[in-house]
Amino acid sequence: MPELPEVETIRRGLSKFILNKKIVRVEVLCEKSFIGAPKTGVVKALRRYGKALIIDLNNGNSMMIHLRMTGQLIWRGTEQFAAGHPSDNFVAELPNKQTRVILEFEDGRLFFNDQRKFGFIKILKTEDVEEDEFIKKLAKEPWVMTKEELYDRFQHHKNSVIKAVLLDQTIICGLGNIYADETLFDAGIHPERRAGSLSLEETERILLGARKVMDASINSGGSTMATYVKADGTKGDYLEKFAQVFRNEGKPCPRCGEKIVKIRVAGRGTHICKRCQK
DNA sequence: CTAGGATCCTGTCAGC
DNA sequence: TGCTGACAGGATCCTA
Repeated sequence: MPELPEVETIRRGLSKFILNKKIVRVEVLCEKSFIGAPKTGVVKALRRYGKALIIDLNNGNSMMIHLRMTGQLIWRGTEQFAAGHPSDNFVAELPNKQTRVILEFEDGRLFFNDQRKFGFIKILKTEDVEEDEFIKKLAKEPWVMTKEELYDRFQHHKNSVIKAVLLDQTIICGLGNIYADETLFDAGIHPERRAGSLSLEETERILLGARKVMDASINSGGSTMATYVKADGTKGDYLEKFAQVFRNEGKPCPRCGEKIVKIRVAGRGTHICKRCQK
């Protein structure tokens, strides 16, 4: 998915269009993608816990939206906005075969598209959001975690490879496959290092790197319609500009010029500079 | 308890 | 062209 920066981008972008607006109808096109009984109501807040987006309504109900691997939220009104997993759906005629849920407002429609159906929208009582099993388990985000806390957590999972640890939302919250690779490159740490082998100083480099790469993404608008479709009409998401190593195998390392290689770590495609990451 | 692999699902791409 | 297997911006479940 859509990692923390994309969800934050969605939260900020969507607020402009749906805050204080009324959902008048909910259309569920894929049962698997919607958990609970659909609710209408006025949107009073958009919140985020890690990669989960929460939409609070004025009637005590909330919707938790998790985009997982391929989820997207696409607003179509007098203005348009789209973010999440980048694809032509951002600019396609909707609904289409990947549309799973439609939230209809008085002045527009919000499409939840999701190719692989791993994502979902779940109805919760607003007061129960923080008690949800997924939300409850989430660890702190990098901005509010100290290096000592992270070091302790690394020691607790000392035999796991560091990349797997960074992807575990119950250890540190927000990173996914892109930002884990970018963070480890920034910190100069090899993804197959065992978490227990990292010094406090290396842990700090990882913590600062995670903040840096996610801040940069949020500030550049993450993966949105605006960054997906360029001024000349060609396509390609913001990763081209932003990523130092992710999906850059074969290209020279921006730091030392060594060829970036793609390996497999923790079951995920992983991009590294073998010279810079020890 | 931890660690690692399979699994959910649809679509695309490389290789034959 | 058609088939096959690998892989994908996530998280959970199962096993050792």
